[in-house]
Amino acid sequence: MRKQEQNLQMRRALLTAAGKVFAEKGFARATVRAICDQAGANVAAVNYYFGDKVGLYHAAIKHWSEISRQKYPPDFKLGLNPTAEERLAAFIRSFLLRILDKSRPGWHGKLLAREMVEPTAALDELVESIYRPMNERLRLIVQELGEGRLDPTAVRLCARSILGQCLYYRHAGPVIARLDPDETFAPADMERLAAHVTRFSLVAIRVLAQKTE
Amino acid sequence: MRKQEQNLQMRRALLTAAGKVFAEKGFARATVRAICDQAGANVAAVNYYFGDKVGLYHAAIKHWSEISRQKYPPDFKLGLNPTAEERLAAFIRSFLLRILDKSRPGWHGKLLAREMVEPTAALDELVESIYRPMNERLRLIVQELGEGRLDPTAVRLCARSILGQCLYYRHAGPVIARLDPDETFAPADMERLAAHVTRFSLVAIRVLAQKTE
DNA sequence: TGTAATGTTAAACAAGTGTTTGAAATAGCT
DNA sequence: AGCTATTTCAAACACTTGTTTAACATTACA
Repeated sequence: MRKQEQNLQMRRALLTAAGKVFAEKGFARATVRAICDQAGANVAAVNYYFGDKVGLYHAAIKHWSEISRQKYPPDFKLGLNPTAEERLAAFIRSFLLRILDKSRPGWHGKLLAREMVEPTAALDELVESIYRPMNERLRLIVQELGEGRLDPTAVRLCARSILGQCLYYRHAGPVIARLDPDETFAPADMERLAAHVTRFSLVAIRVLAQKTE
Repeated sequence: MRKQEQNLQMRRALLTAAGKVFAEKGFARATVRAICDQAGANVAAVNYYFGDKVGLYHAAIKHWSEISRQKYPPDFKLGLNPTAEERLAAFIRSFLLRILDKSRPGWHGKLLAREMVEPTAALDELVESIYRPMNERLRLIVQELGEGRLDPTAVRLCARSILGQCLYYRHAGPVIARLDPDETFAPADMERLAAHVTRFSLVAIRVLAQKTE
Protein backbone atom coordinates (compact mmCIF):
# COMPACT_ATOMS: atom_id res chain seq x y z
CA MET A 1 0.00 0.00 0.00
CA ARG A 2 1.26 3.47 -0.81
CA LYS A 3 2.26 5.71 2.08
CA GLN A 4 -0.02 8.53 1.09
CA GLU A 5 -3.03 6.24 0.92
CA GLN A 6 -2.02 4.71 4.21
CA ASN A 7 -1.89 8.13 5.82
CA LEU A 8 -5.30 9.19 4.53
CA GLN A 9 -6.87 5.87 5.40
CA MET A 10 -5.68 6.01 9.00
CA ARG A 11 -6.79 9.62 9.32
CA ARG A 12 -10.25 8.63 8.11
CA ALA A 13 -10.38 5.66 10.45
CA LEU A 14 -9.44 7.88 13.37
CA LEU A 15 -11.95 10.57 12.43
CA THR A 16 -14.67 7.95 12.15
CA ALA A 17 -13.82 6.33 15.45
CA ALA A 18 -13.50 9.73 17.08
CA GLY A 19 -16.87 10.83 15.75
CA LYS A 20 -18.50 7.76 17.20
CA VAL A 21 -16.78 7.78 20.60
CA PHE A 22 -16.93 11.53 21.16
CA ALA A 23 -20.61 11.57 20.22
CA GLU A 24 -21.33 8.71 22.60
CA LYS A 25 -19.20 9.71 25.55
CA GLY A 26 -18.38 13.38 25.20
CA PHE A 27 -14.90 14.81 25.19
CA ALA A 28 -13.99 14.15 28.83
CA ARG A 29 -15.20 10.58 29.11
CA ALA A 30 -13.93 9.54 25.70
CA THR A 31 -10.49 7.98 25.87
CA VAL A 32 -7.92 8.01 23.11
CA ARG A 33 -7.41 4.33 23.81
CA ALA A 34 -11.04 3.57 23.02
CA ILE A 35 -10.82 5.62 19.85
CA CYS A 36 -7.63 3.92 18.71
CA ASP A 37 -9.06 0.48 19.43
CA GLN A 38 -12.10 1.36 17.39
CA ALA A 39 -9.88 2.54 14.57
CA GLY A 40 -7.56 -0.45 14.79
CA ALA A 41 -4.62 1.78 15.52
CA ASN A 42 -1.95 2.10 18.17
CA VAL A 43 -2.41 4.43 21.13
CA ALA A 44 0.21 6.77 19.75
CA ALA A 45 -1.66 7.26 16.46
CA VAL A 46 -3.74 10.15 17.76
CA ASN A 47 -0.68 12.15 18.76
CA TYR A 48 1.11 11.27 15.55
CA TYR A 49 -1.69 12.35 13.24
CA PHE A 50 -3.47 15.08 15.17
CA GLY A 51 -0.97 16.31 17.72
CA ASP A 52 -3.14 15.62 20.75
CA LYS A 53 -6.63 14.71 21.89
CA VAL A 54 -8.14 18.14 21.40
CA GLY A 55 -6.60 18.32 17.94
CA LEU A 56 -8.44 15.15 17.02
CA TYR A 57 -11.62 16.49 18.60
CA HIS A 58 -11.55 19.67 16.56
CA ALA A 59 -10.77 17.76 13.39
CA ALA A 60 -13.62 15.34 14.06
CA ILE A 61 -16.16 18.09 14.69
CA LYS A 62 -15.15 19.94 11.56
CA HIS A 63 -15.16 16.76 9.50
CA TRP A 64 -18.60 15.55 10.49
CA SER A 65 -20.23 18.96 10.33
CA GLU A 66 -18.99 19.13 6.74
CA ILE A 67 -20.49 15.72 6.01
CA SER A 68 -23.74 16.65 7.69
CA ARG A 69 -24.09 19.90 5.77
CA GLN A 70 -23.56 18.07 2.51
CA LYS A 71 -26.19 15.47 3.32
CA TYR A 72 -28.86 17.95 4.42
CA PRO A 73 -28.72 21.17 2.41
CA PRO A 74 -31.23 23.69 3.79
CA ASP A 75 -32.88 24.19 0.40
CA PHE A 76 -33.54 20.52 -0.19
CA LYS A 77 -36.34 19.74 -2.66
CA LEU A 78 -36.99 23.38 -3.42
CA GLY A 79 -37.83 24.45 -6.95
CA LEU A 80 -37.14 27.79 -8.55
CA ASN A 81 -38.63 30.91 -6.96
CA PRO A 82 -40.02 29.15 -3.91
CA THR A 83 -42.46 31.00 -1.71
CA ALA A 84 -41.51 31.94 1.85
CA GLU A 85 -43.83 29.22 3.12
CA GLU A 86 -42.07 26.59 1.05
CA ARG A 87 -38.69 27.81 2.19
CA LEU A 88 -39.76 27.65 5.83
CA ALA A 89 -41.05 24.11 5.38
CA ALA A 90 -37.81 23.03 3.69
CA PHE A 91 -35.70 24.71 6.35
CA ILE A 92 -37.50 23.03 9.24
CA ARG A 93 -37.55 19.66 7.52
CA SER A 94 -33.85 19.60 6.71
CA PHE A 95 -32.93 20.99 10.12
CA LEU A 96 -34.93 18.33 11.94
CA LEU A 97 -33.57 15.55 9.76
CA ARG A 98 -30.04 16.78 10.26
CA ILE A 99 -30.04 17.04 14.04
CA LEU A 100 -31.96 13.79 14.50
CA ASP A 101 -30.05 11.71 11.95
CA LYS A 102 -29.16 8.41 13.61
CA SER A 103 -26.56 7.33 11.06
CA ARG A 104 -22.97 8.49 10.84
CA PRO A 105 -23.66 12.07 9.75
CA GLY A 106 -25.88 12.28 12.83
CA TRP A 107 -22.81 12.26 15.03
CA HIS A 108 -22.64 15.92 14.18
CA GLY A 109 -25.92 16.54 15.96
CA LYS A 110 -24.74 14.83 19.12
CA LEU A 111 -21.37 16.55 19.06
CA LEU A 112 -23.07 19.91 18.64
CA ALA A 113 -25.52 19.22 21.44
CA ARG A 114 -22.57 18.56 23.72
CA GLU A 115 -20.84 21.73 22.61
CA MET A 116 -23.92 23.67 23.66
CA VAL A 117 -23.87 22.35 27.20
CA GLU A 118 -20.12 22.43 27.54
CA PRO A 119 -18.61 24.79 24.97
CA THR A 120 -15.02 24.33 23.88
CA ALA A 121 -12.96 26.43 21.49
CA ALA A 122 -14.53 24.44 18.66
CA LEU A 123 -17.87 26.18 19.19
CA ASP A 124 -16.70 29.59 17.97
CA GLU A 125 -15.78 28.16 14.62
CA LEU A 126 -18.98 26.15 14.42
CA VAL A 127 -21.13 29.19 15.10
CA GLU A 128 -19.50 31.18 12.32
CA SER A 129 -19.51 28.40 9.75
CA ILE A 130 -22.88 26.86 10.53
CA TYR A 131 -25.13 28.67 12.94
CA ARG A 132 -24.75 32.25 11.82
CA PRO A 133 -25.53 31.55 8.15
CA MET A 134 -28.40 29.32 9.17
CA ASN A 135 -29.79 31.89 11.57
CA GLU A 136 -29.56 34.57 8.89
CA ARG A 137 -31.38 32.42 6.39
CA LEU A 138 -34.15 31.72 8.85
CA ARG A 139 -34.53 35.38 9.79
CA LEU A 140 -34.96 36.35 6.16
CA ILE A 141 -37.70 33.77 5.80
CA VAL A 142 -39.50 35.01 8.91
CA GLN A 143 -39.14 38.60 7.82
CA GLU A 144 -40.70 37.80 4.48
CA LEU A 145 -43.52 35.87 6.13
CA GLY A 146 -44.21 38.89 8.33
CA GLU A 147 -44.52 41.02 5.20
CA GLY A 148 -42.51 43.82 6.75
CA ARG A 149 -44.79 44.17 9.74
CA LEU A 150 -42.41 42.53 12.22
CA ASP A 151 -39.67 44.59 13.83
CA PRO A 152 -36.17 43.04 14.07
CA THR A 153 -36.66 41.97 17.66
CA ALA A 154 -39.85 40.13 16.86
CA VAL A 155 -38.17 38.46 13.89
CA ARG A 156 -35.35 37.27 16.09
CA LEU A 157 -37.70 35.93 18.73
CA CYS A 158 -39.76 34.08 16.14
CA ALA A 159 -36.66 32.54 14.60
CA ARG A 160 -35.66 31.29 18.02
CA SER A 161 -39.10 29.88 18.62
CA ILE A 162 -38.70 27.83 15.47
CA LEU A 163 -35.22 26.59 16.27
CA GLY A 164 -36.25 25.80 19.82
CA GLN A 165 -39.14 23.61 18.71
CA CYS A 166 -36.76 21.56 16.56
CA LEU A 167 -33.86 21.37 18.97
CA TYR A 168 -36.16 20.14 21.71
CA TYR A 169 -36.19 16.73 20.09
CA ARG A 170 -32.42 16.65 20.05
CA HIS A 171 -31.75 18.00 23.53
CA ALA A 172 -34.63 16.51 25.43
CA GLY A 173 -34.46 13.13 23.75
CA PRO A 174 -33.97 11.10 26.93
CA VAL A 175 -36.89 12.85 28.62
CA ILE A 176 -39.17 12.33 25.62
CA ALA A 177 -38.22 8.67 25.53
CA ARG A 178 -39.26 8.30 29.16
CA LEU A 179 -42.46 10.32 28.92
CA ASP A 180 -43.68 8.65 25.71
CA PRO A 181 -41.85 5.33 25.53
CA ASP A 182 -43.91 3.97 22.66
CA GLU A 183 -43.21 6.81 20.29
CA THR A 184 -41.19 6.01 17.18
CA PHE A 185 -39.09 8.28 15.03
CA ALA A 186 -39.32 6.60 11.66
CA PRO A 187 -39.04 8.74 8.50
CA ALA A 188 -42.83 9.12 8.33
CA ASP A 189 -42.91 10.36 11.92
CA MET A 190 -40.19 12.86 11.12
CA GLU A 191 -42.31 14.26 8.31
CA ARG A 192 -45.26 14.64 10.64
CA LEU A 193 -43.01 16.37 13.15
CA ALA A 194 -41.71 18.78 10.54
CA ALA A 195 -45.25 19.44 9.36
CA HIS A 196 -46.39 20.29 12.86
CA VAL A 197 -43.53 22.67 13.60
CA THR A 198 -44.05 24.34 10.25
CA ARG A 199 -47.80 24.87 10.72
CA PHE A 200 -47.43 25.90 14.35
CA SER A 201 -44.82 28.51 13.47
CA LEU A 202 -46.45 29.69 10.28
CA VAL A 203 -49.77 30.60 11.84
CA ALA A 204 -48.09 32.16 14.84
CA ILE A 205 -45.91 34.42 12.69
CA ARG A 206 -48.83 35.44 10.48
CA VAL A 207 -51.10 36.37 13.35
CA LEU A 208 -48.33 38.13 15.25
CA ALA A 209 -47.57 40.20 12.15
CA GLN A 210 -51.20 41.19 11.90
CA LYS A 211 -51.49 42.16 15.54
CA THR A 212 -48.45 44.42 15.68
CA GLU A 213 -49.26 46.46 12.62
CA MET B 1 -20.56 22.37 68.38
CA ARG B 2 -22.96 19.45 68.65
CA LYS B 3 -22.26 16.42 66.53
CA GLN B 4 -25.65 16.47 64.89
CA GLU B 5 -25.30 20.09 63.88
CA GLN B 6 -21.81 19.42 62.66
CA ASN B 7 -23.08 16.58 60.52
CA LEU B 8 -25.87 18.60 58.94
CA GLN B 9 -23.64 21.59 58.39
CA MET B 10 -21.03 19.59 56.53
CA ARG B 11 -23.71 17.85 54.48
CA ARG B 12 -25.08 21.22 53.46
CA ALA B 13 -21.63 22.56 52.64
CA LEU B 14 -20.92 19.54 50.48
CA LEU B 15 -24.28 19.75 48.72
CA THR B 16 -23.71 23.42 48.00
CA ALA B 17 -20.18 22.89 46.73
CA ALA B 18 -21.33 19.88 44.72
CA GLY B 19 -24.17 21.86 43.16
CA LYS B 20 -21.79 24.55 42.04
CA VAL B 21 -19.00 22.34 40.76
CA PHE B 22 -21.24 19.74 39.10
CA ALA B 23 -23.23 22.49 37.39
CA GLU B 24 -20.07 24.16 36.15
CA LYS B 25 -18.07 21.15 35.12
CA GLY B 26 -20.45 18.25 34.74
CA PHE B 27 -20.13 14.95 36.50
CA ALA B 28 -17.05 13.64 34.71
CA ARG B 29 -14.88 16.75 34.87
CA ALA B 30 -15.88 17.65 38.40
CA THR B 31 -13.42 16.30 40.96
CA VAL B 32 -14.23 15.39 44.52
CA ARG B 33 -11.13 17.30 45.51
CA ALA B 34 -12.47 20.51 44.01
CA ILE B 35 -15.79 19.96 45.75
CA CYS B 36 -14.17 19.29 49.11
CA ASP B 37 -11.92 22.33 48.77
CA GLN B 38 -14.98 24.43 48.01
CA ALA B 39 -16.71 23.01 51.04
CA GLY B 40 -13.69 23.39 53.29
CA ALA B 41 -13.63 19.66 53.93
CA ASN B 42 -11.17 16.84 53.69
CA VAL B 43 -11.03 14.66 50.58
CA ALA B 44 -12.52 11.75 52.45
CA ALA B 45 -15.63 13.72 53.42
CA VAL B 46 -17.54 12.79 50.27
CA ASN B 47 -17.10 9.10 50.90
CA TYR B 48 -17.91 9.46 54.56
CA TYR B 49 -21.16 11.36 54.06
CA PHE B 50 -22.43 10.13 50.71
CA GLY B 51 -20.68 6.83 50.12
CA ASP B 52 -19.08 7.82 46.84
CA LYS B 53 -19.06 10.44 44.12
CA VAL B 54 -22.25 9.32 42.42
CA GLY B 55 -23.98 9.23 45.79
CA LEU B 56 -23.13 12.88 46.27
CA TYR B 57 -24.22 13.63 42.71
CA HIS B 58 -27.64 12.09 43.21
CA ALA B 59 -28.08 13.84 46.52
CA ALA B 60 -27.09 17.18 44.99
CA ILE B 61 -29.48 16.84 42.07
CA LYS B 62 -32.35 15.90 44.35
CA HIS B 63 -31.54 18.68 46.80
CA TRP B 64 -31.37 21.49 44.27
CA SER B 65 -34.37 20.37 42.27
CA GLU B 66 -36.31 20.54 45.53
CA ILE B 67 -35.04 24.08 46.17
CA SER B 68 -35.81 25.13 42.62
CA ARG B 69 -39.34 23.78 42.74
CA GLN B 70 -40.01 25.67 45.94
CA LYS B 71 -38.73 28.92 44.50
CA TYR B 72 -40.68 28.73 41.23
CA PRO B 73 -44.08 27.09 41.71
CA PRO B 74 -45.84 26.68 38.36
CA ASP B 75 -48.93 28.53 39.53
CA PHE B 76 -47.11 31.62 40.67
CA LYS B 77 -49.18 34.81 40.86
CA LEU B 78 -52.37 33.06 39.84
CA GLY B 79 -55.66 34.04 41.42
CA LEU B 80 -58.69 31.85 41.93
CA ASN B 81 -60.31 30.26 38.90
CA PRO B 82 -57.71 31.43 36.40
CA THR B 83 -58.44 31.15 32.71
CA ALA B 84 -56.44 28.77 30.53
CA GLU B 85 -54.66 31.75 29.02
CA GLU B 86 -53.55 32.96 32.44
CA ARG B 87 -52.40 29.51 33.40
CA LEU B 88 -50.37 29.20 30.22
CA ALA B 89 -48.72 32.56 30.82
CA ALA B 90 -47.89 31.64 34.42
CA PHE B 91 -46.54 28.25 33.38
CA ILE B 92 -44.22 29.67 30.72
CA ARG B 93 -43.08 32.49 32.95
CA SER B 94 -42.17 30.31 35.91
CA PHE B 95 -40.60 27.68 33.66
CA LEU B 96 -38.38 30.22 31.95
CA LEU B 97 -37.40 31.86 35.22
CA ARG B 98 -36.60 28.48 36.74
CA ILE B 99 -34.37 27.13 34.00
CA LEU B 100 -32.58 30.44 33.48
CA ASP B 101 -32.09 31.36 37.13
CA LYS B 102 -28.49 32.40 37.59
CA SER B 103 -28.43 32.19 41.38
CA ARG B 104 -28.05 29.06 43.46
CA PRO B 105 -31.40 27.46 42.66
CA GLY B 106 -30.37 27.88 39.03
CA TRP B 107 -27.84 25.13 39.42
CA HIS B 108 -30.78 22.84 38.98
CA GLY B 109 -31.27 24.08 35.44
CA LYS B 110 -27.69 23.44 34.52
CA LEU B 111 -27.62 20.04 36.14
CA LEU B 112 -30.78 19.07 34.32
CA ALA B 113 -29.46 20.29 31.00
CA ARG B 114 -26.45 18.05 31.47
CA GLU B 115 -28.64 15.11 32.37
CA MET B 116 -30.43 15.54 29.05
CA VAL B 117 -27.25 15.29 27.02
CA GLU B 118 -25.71 12.60 29.14
CA PRO B 119 -28.37 10.81 31.16
CA THR B 120 -27.44 9.04 34.37
CA ALA B 121 -29.59 6.99 36.71
CA ALA B 122 -30.66 10.26 38.31
CA LEU B 123 -32.73 11.19 35.27
CA ASP B 124 -35.35 8.50 35.80
CA GLU B 125 -36.21 9.88 39.20
CA LEU B 126 -36.17 13.45 37.92
CA VAL B 127 -38.58 12.65 35.11
CA GLU B 128 -41.07 11.10 37.47
CA SER B 129 -40.86 13.76 40.15
CA ILE B 130 -40.58 16.83 37.94
CA TYR B 131 -41.09 16.38 34.22
CA ARG B 132 -44.08 14.09 34.13
CA PRO B 133 -46.24 16.24 36.43
CA MET B 134 -45.14 19.36 34.58
CA ASN B 135 -45.88 17.81 31.22
CA GLU B 136 -49.30 16.70 32.40
CA ARG B 137 -50.14 20.15 33.68
CA LEU B 138 -49.12 21.73 30.40
CA ARG B 139 -51.11 19.24 28.35
CA LEU B 140 -54.23 20.05 30.32
CA ILE B 141 -53.76 23.73 29.62
CA VAL B 142 -53.27 23.13 25.91
CA GLN B 143 -56.25 20.84 25.77
CA GLU B 144 -58.43 23.49 27.36
CA LEU B 145 -57.11 26.16 25.03
CA GLY B 146 -58.00 23.93 22.07
CA GLU B 147 -61.55 23.69 23.43
CA GLY B 148 -61.69 19.98 22.72
CA ARG B 149 -60.88 20.37 19.05
CA LEU B 150 -57.30 19.05 19.36
CA ASP B 151 -56.65 15.32 19.32
CA PRO B 152 -54.20 13.90 21.89
CA THR B 153 -51.34 13.81 19.38
CA ALA B 154 -51.79 17.46 18.49
CA VAL B 155 -51.92 18.38 22.17
CA ARG B 156 -48.67 16.56 22.80
CA LEU B 157 -46.95 18.22 19.87
CA CYS B 158 -48.12 21.66 20.95
CA ALA B 159 -46.93 21.08 24.50
CA ARG B 160 -43.52 20.15 23.13
CA SER B 161 -43.47 23.24 20.95
CA ILE B 162 -43.93 25.34 24.06
CA LEU B 163 -41.31 23.55 26.12
CA GLY B 164 -38.89 23.67 23.20
CA GLN B 165 -39.18 27.42 22.83
CA CYS B 166 -38.30 27.86 26.50
CA LEU B 167 -35.55 25.26 26.72
CA TYR B 168 -33.82 26.77 23.71
CA TYR B 169 -32.57 29.58 25.92
CA ARG B 170 -31.16 27.09 28.38
CA HIS B 171 -29.59 24.64 25.93
CA ALA B 172 -28.46 26.99 23.21
CA GLY B 173 -27.16 29.66 25.57
CA PRO B 174 -23.59 29.70 24.29
CA VAL B 175 -24.77 29.97 20.68
CA ILE B 176 -27.18 32.78 21.50
CA ALA B 177 -24.41 34.63 23.32
CA ARG B 178 -22.23 34.42 20.22
CA LEU B 179 -24.94 35.32 17.72
CA ASP B 180 -26.29 38.27 19.72
CA PRO B 181 -23.49 39.30 22.06
CA ASP B 182 -25.17 42.51 23.19
CA GLU B 183 -28.34 40.89 24.42
CA THR B 184 -29.03 41.03 28.14
CA PHE B 185 -31.17 38.76 30.30
CA ALA B 186 -32.26 41.09 33.04
CA PRO B 187 -35.62 40.47 34.75
CA ALA B 188 -37.39 42.84 32.34
CA ASP B 189 -35.96 40.94 29.37
CA MET B 190 -37.16 37.69 30.87
CA GLU B 191 -40.69 39.07 31.06
CA ARG B 192 -40.55 40.07 27.41
CA LEU B 193 -39.28 36.61 26.54
CA ALA B 194 -42.10 34.95 28.45
CA ALA B 195 -44.61 37.27 26.81
CA HIS B 196 -43.36 36.38 23.35
CA VAL B 197 -43.44 32.62 23.92
CA THR B 198 -46.90 32.91 25.41
CA ARG B 199 -48.35 34.94 22.52
CA PHE B 200 -46.59 32.86 19.89
CA SER B 201 -47.94 29.64 21.35
CA LEU B 202 -51.38 30.95 22.17
CA VAL B 203 -52.25 32.10 18.67
CA ALA B 204 -50.74 28.96 17.15
CA ILE B 205 -52.84 26.68 19.34
CA ARG B 206 -56.01 28.66 18.72
CA VAL B 207 -55.64 28.67 14.94
CA LEU B 208 -54.59 25.02 14.83
CA ALA B 209 -57.67 24.11 16.85
CA GLN B 210 -59.88 25.98 14.38
CA LYS B 211 -58.33 24.38 11.33
CA THR B 212 -58.62 20.80 12.45
CA GLU B 213 -62.25 20.96 13.44
C1' DT C 1 -14.62 10.71 84.34
C1' DG C 2 -14.01 7.05 81.17
C1' DT C 3 -15.56 4.42 77.33
C1' DA C 4 -17.92 4.41 72.96
C1' DA C 5 -19.45 6.68 68.93
C1' DT C 6 -18.71 10.10 65.64
C1' DG C 7 -16.13 13.13 62.83
C1' DT C 8 -11.56 14.68 60.75
C1' DT C 9 -7.15 14.25 58.82
C1' DA C 10 -2.89 13.25 56.03
C1' DA C 11 -1.05 9.71 53.60
C1' DA C 12 -1.20 6.09 50.59
C1' DC C 13 -3.37 3.12 47.10
C1' DA C 14 -4.90 1.27 42.75
C1' DA C 15 -6.60 2.32 38.46
C1' DG C 16 -6.88 5.08 34.47
C1' DT C 17 -5.51 9.11 31.84
C1' DG C 18 -2.88 11.59 27.75
C1' DT C 19 1.49 11.67 26.07
C1' DT C 20 6.38 10.46 24.98
C1' DT C 21 10.02 7.50 23.56
C1' DG C 22 13.09 4.78 20.93
C1' DA C 23 13.22 0.83 18.39
C1' DA C 24 11.17 -1.89 14.69
C1' DA C 25 8.78 -2.22 10.34
C1' DT C 26 7.44 -0.46 5.98
C1' DA C 27 7.46 2.22 1.76
C1' DG C 28 9.85 5.63 -1.37
C1' DC C 29 13.51 6.50 -4.18
C1' DT C 30 18.18 6.60 -6.44
C1' DA D 1 20.43 -3.09 -2.96
C1' DG D 2 20.97 0.52 0.08
C1' DC D 3 19.79 4.74 2.14
C1' DT D 4 16.10 7.84 3.77
C1' DA D 5 11.61 9.21 5.32
C1' DT D 6 7.44 7.72 7.10
C1' DT D 7 4.53 4.96 9.88
C1' DT D 8 3.70 1.51 13.64
C1' DC D 9 4.36 -0.46 18.01
C1' DA D 10 5.01 -1.84 22.92
C1' DA D 11 6.59 0.05 26.90
C1' DA D 12 7.05 3.47 30.01
C1' DC D 13 6.19 8.09 31.96
C1' DA D 14 4.04 11.65 34.53
C1' DC D 15 -0.07 12.88 36.27
C1' DT D 16 -4.86 12.89 37.98
C1' DT D 17 -8.59 10.40 39.48
C1' DG D 18 -11.85 8.19 43.32
C1' DT D 19 -11.29 5.65 47.23
C1' DT D 20 -9.34 3.52 51.44
C1' DT D 21 -6.78 3.38 55.60
C1' DA D 22 -5.37 4.01 60.16
C1' DA D 23 -4.25 7.34 63.41
C1' DC D 24 -6.15 11.33 65.71
C1' DA D 25 -9.61 14.66 67.64
C1' DT D 26 -13.94 15.63 69.27
C1' DT D 27 -18.49 14.90 71.14
C1' DA D 28 -21.99 11.71 73.40
C1' DC D 29 -23.45 9.46 77.16
C1' DA D 30 -23.48 6.35 81.21
